[in-house]
Amino acid sequence: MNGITKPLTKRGQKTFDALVRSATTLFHTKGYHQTTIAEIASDAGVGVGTFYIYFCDKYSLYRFVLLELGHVIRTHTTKAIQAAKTRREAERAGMKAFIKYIRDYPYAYTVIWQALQVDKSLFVNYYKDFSARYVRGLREALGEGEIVDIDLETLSYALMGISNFVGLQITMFEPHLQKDEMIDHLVDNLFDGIEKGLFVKKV
Amino acid sequence: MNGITKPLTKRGQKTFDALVRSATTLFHTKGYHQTTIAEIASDAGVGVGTFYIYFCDKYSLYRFVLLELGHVIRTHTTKAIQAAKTRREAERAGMKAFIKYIRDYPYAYTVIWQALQVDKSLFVNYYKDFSARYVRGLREALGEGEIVDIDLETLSYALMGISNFVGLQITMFEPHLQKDEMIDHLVDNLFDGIEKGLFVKKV
DNA sequence: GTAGAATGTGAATACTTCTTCATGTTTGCA
DNA sequence: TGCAAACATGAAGAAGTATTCACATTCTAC
Repeated sequence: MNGITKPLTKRGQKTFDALVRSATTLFHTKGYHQTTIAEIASDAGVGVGTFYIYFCDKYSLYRFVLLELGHVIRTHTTKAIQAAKTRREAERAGMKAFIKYIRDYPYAYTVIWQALQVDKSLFVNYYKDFSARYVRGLREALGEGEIVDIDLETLSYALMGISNFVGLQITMFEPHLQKDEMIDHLVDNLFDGIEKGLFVKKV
Repeated sequence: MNGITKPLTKRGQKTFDALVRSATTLFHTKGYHQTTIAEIASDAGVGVGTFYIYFCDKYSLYRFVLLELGHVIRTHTTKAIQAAKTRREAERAGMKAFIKYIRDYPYAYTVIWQALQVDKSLFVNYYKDFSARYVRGLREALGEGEIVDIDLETLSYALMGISNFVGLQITMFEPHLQKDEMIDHLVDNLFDGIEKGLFVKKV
């Protein structure tokens, strides 16, 4: 199924994992289309023929990498907001966790946004799924009277947008901001501003 | 220089423009790496050799398309906030203008984010430049006492993130939201929430 | 109108990549 | 231990792409 044949032995699993790991790195450094199957195989230390034992083509492997990455990011951030007592705390904790994750695994952006070039529907599904889960959390908060009453779907995209672009700033544009304490400080500073209403009331 | 030889006659300019237009469309629909030079030339109605009269390779053409697009978007949004009397109004107007622009020219996302695959430094420069200009406007607003005192660089990325992801929602994920009035409504609704502080104060 | 510059052509060459498959090796298990 | 299934190989054929270049056409200035 899916163009993927899962390995049945430990030896096969090791090879499979090596192919996935090599592909992720190469998709990040060289990009999907510039990465050849021969390179992925070579980097993983196997012959090209071995690639075709597990994946029917490069697309299937990319799809696997993307879906797995989405799952890992969701798990990571969900765990990070577990302890939060209010939505206010949860948003801060989630954003900090997300930014720290992509700092540690910088291939996240390139791999995910490459979906736009590989297969637009993959990209659309990735974010629609993220948004849908986000909205569920926001709806609960709304039910508890914790957030103002606005369109939650748009709010979910707005918050994802902040995370992604501030994450871009910290991990890709201004790498000197990558320390844990700096990330915490920038996110807190930003949320302090947002929670004050951002704009100063003028008479 | 830049790998580009500008045409010297009107006839040449027409051919040059046709190549740029065809490339933009093809980069959007098929992606940079899947688009061949033969396709660009054919779509523009010229021979492959003609391509090499103006561009030394596909990269130079992409670079030209990206820089031009950035310029057009900046001009478009700058013009849209001209009439705003407060920063609050300017942010709303700018976001509405940006989203309507990418709705009308949906190749913007795919072309810009492709920079990540084509040449990361192009991507970095694109957004750093956007941010730097944004910060200038925000600094003025801060001087006028119009916004709360937080890190302006991070704020600029946060606001760009909101524009980009809400733009994604409206133009790519939920196309039924593309009407002018709907865009205005969603942006106003979101800003109403942000200006209230987003989170309801709990006792 | 004419010279010379600018523009336009596409077949041919050189290069790269995908995918298959005949054959060999390793693993799991009765 | 033996054997069937799983796993591994990489050369070779098929398919596709970038770039060149000798030659043709069009434009512009005088």
